[in-house]
Amino acid sequence: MKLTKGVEQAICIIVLLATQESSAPLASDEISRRLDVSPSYMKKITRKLVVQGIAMSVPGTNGGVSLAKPVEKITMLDLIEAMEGPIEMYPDSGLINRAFQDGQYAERGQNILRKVFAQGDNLLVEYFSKVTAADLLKEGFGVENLPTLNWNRETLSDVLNKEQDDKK
Amino acid sequence: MKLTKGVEQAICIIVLLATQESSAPLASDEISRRLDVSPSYMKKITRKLVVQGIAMSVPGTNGGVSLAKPVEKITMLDLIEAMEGPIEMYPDSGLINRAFQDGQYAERGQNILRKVFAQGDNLLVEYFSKVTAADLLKEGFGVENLPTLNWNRETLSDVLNKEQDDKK
DNA sequence: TTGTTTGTGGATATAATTTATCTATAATGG
DNA sequence: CCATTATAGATAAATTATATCCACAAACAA
Repeated sequence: MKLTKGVEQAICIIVLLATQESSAPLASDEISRRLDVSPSYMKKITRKLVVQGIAMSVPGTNGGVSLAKPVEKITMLDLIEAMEGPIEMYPDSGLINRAFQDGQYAERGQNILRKVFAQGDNLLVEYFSKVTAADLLKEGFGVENLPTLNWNRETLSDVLNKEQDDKK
Repeated sequence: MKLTKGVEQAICIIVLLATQESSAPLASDEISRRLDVSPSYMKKITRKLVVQGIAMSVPGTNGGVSLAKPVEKITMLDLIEAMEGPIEMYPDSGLINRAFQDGQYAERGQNILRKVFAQGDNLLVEYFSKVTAADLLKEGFGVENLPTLNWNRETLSDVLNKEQDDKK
């Protein structure tokens, strides 16, 4: 019942892309350095986000990955499904039919279980579809408008500290 | 996000024990034949149910496994936790702290995510703690009082067909 | 056009977890 | 004391998740 590490990685990527200067796509190789995985693996991951419609990518010089829609419209459900496919808890291996070879009652039990677990799935789908990346980022940074920077050059601390200095 | 096959196996075991003649514990070797796994493996599984307090076991001749409490008090949550431990979706690998080495914001983000996923956990815990084995069995057999039999000798169909014959 | 940068897709390796088995031992009852 | 059954530790097999490499395609710049 654990989500895969891929979901955690996807979340990190979204944070990077959401705070990336809007004009500049972020190269996946840069992300791979930050999350400490190989460039080729990071491309696999970002690809999943692209396929899901969360991110978009452009090849070529100064290309890279950027968000395909505003953070308000990116939900935790999107991220989970991008990495793992649809939420389906029931491990439907057909065991019940094999164990109770009596067709009628076995089939019936199978359906009851499918229904029970599908309801569990729905609880998660409804919940996670209401948690947006915007919610998390806003709560995390404690500000309405996200700081942006170019992750190729700067660190987040630089930007945030600079903002504090400006206020003084 | 799938439950393990073990949960499915546990469900089958509960069905067997719930319909087992109350006087007679069911030998795990008998269960293993039905679910088509080795006797030693089945003992591992039934042991988990015993540890969780769902089942009880007695060694020796005519020993075996039986339910430790009425089916009304056995919940799907009990079964899931018996097989998989507590429901915890968040794959907390510490990636966020590593990726955003800036302590303050990383720690904060980590906590936000823990909270978000813990709420998801709670939805499942609440839901599955309300689904009892009694509910499922009742719906599955369509009767209030479960048929009981000795699984060492009979099959479920035998008993159910016999009941229908009796009515005629 | 040619070379560089970046994403795509297939094959494959590594690691972690789940599933499963075997063996030795302990407990109970006949 | 013997047969039956559960318990517990070691280990094997299968599956899935994580990760890497490599050949290639798309964009762009010189």
